[in-house]
Amino acid sequence: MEDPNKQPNSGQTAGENKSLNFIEQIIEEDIRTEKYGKRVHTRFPPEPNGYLHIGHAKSICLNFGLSKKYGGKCNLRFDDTNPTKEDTEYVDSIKEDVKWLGFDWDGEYYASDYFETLYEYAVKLIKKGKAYVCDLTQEEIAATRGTVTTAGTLSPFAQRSIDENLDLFARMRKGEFEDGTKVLRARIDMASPNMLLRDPILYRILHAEHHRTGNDWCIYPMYDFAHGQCDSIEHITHSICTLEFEVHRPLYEWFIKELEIYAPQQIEFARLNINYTVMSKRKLLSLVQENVVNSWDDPRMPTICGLRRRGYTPEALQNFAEIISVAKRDNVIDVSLLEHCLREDLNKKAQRVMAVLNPIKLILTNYPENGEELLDAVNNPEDISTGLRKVPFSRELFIDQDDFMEVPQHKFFRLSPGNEVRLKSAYIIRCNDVIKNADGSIKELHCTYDANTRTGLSDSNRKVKGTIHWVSVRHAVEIETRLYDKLFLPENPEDIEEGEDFRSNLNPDSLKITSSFAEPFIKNMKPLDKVQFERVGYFCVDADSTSEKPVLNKTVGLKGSWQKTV
RNA sequence: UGUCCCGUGGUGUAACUGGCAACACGUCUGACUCUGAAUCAGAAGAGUUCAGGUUCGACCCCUGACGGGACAACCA
Repeated sequence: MEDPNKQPNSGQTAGENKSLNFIEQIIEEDIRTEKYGKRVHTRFPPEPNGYLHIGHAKSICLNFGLSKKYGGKCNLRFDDTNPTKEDTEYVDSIKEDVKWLGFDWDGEYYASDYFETLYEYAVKLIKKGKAYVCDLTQEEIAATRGTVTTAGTLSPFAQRSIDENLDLFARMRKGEFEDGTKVLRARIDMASPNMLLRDPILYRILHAEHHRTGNDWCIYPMYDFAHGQCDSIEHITHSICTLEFEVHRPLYEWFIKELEIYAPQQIEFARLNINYTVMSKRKLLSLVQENVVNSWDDPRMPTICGLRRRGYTPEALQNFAEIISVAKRDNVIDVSLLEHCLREDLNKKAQRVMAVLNPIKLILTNYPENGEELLDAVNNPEDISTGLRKVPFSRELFIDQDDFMEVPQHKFFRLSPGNEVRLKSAYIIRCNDVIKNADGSIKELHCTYDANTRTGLSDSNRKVKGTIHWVSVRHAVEIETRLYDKLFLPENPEDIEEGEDFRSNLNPDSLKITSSFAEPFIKNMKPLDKVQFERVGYFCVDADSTSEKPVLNKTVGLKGSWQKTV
């Protein structure tokens, strides 16, 4: 019997037995107490100075997911307060990536939309005697800030009168001063144990063209003076951000309090880390700039565009975000979990195709010289509604080198001399002879097929140990296969010897471009289409693909306990 | 040696807010299979960083250690 006094479902979502993550718990508590009425309004606030990566995907899924779950809203806001680093190229790519991931934002905003308001906020602080114009140089400001264990010293300019500050700040805006000669600072506490509270800079002079406001401004707010207020202006309820902004929270709250404006609740979570890769924008940028990879959307990159080109699906990424959940402790997720989510999705969706990556020729000596037939093959056994396709079969075939062993090792149940194996969707064959080249390497395999064992025929359910894939030589389509491996060798790319950096951990074999043979069906595929090369792995048609020469990116291999060389 | 945050199987996340730890990935068995995939069945693996305290009882509360992380850009 249940204790009637026990709170039902506390810590549990109604209807599900999945427990709530710590953010959901806070939100549900806020809804219960009507802290913001019953509103939930989140936002995803990227700076348009680079491409989004899978860490951002976690944040996107979190913010948009929360608003969806609680029937709220989620804005897309670009924190574009530094015109020297930002560009519309990035806002476009960010919007594309968010949409592709499967989300629609309620409002599209820019911190630059609020420049005038932010300026007024600054004036308000000056009028309250809480901000002043400081003429110290960058070096002097750094030197007087103190250290983490010792207090800083007050700027000599902190004593300026309100009127003088008002005048100077207005003239900063007018463009009367050179870059770097003056800044507006908040007057807080030079002795605060929180360095960010030691009279932080609010505005700096930057005679730079902004991607949206052009040359309207020559002073720009610092991120810290913009971010929290933007959330306030948009009436965000829960400002979700990563852990490093935890120390900034007191500053944001100070601004909100002094400005007497709406107060959102900031909640920090641990950013995503995945082993064998790097996630910092700076490092990813260096990989692109130094041509370690070919572009931001190189399929080896953990960028959203890179993953897309690699063959990832939005569903796989969303599910991944769901499974890793969110917490405050530092974490390193095993790539195998990401790949699991990918395979799980692709297994249900991918068109099956046969392709041979390391060909070895096989001749069916008892098959008619010019004989040829079209066999039925299942498009996707996980989804029979996708039906069948025709695969051409003939006397000469390619099979994969891995599927043949002249001297089979224990438990090898593919092809070997004297043994039978099934050709997927075709016949059972037996290997009779191994023909060799002068150097001893295998030239071709001579086999015989059993005509009654064709898929669907009387003897077709005869049991044989193995089934292998194949491609008819005469009908084979030559394709380019780009085989990707992890970008870094050690689990932690930052794990380096003295004097080296993460680049020394790069995997020299992260990309292998090879030529392979596929069944003709591959010609029907368009860029971004996904296929599973049976028994090999999932592949995705690359944008470089042409009808003469299809190009396939290896997305991820199939799981397998036996050793594959692909 | 400052302030703040964090510490649960190999990895990640839970544990109804005090009743001796669950789920997922991974790993290993076995079944099935015209993909050594998928699917199905099962196993191993932590006694919750450590030491005290409160309590009948602590992963959960308190204290202290230890360990990890964040913070001193006119970056975000």
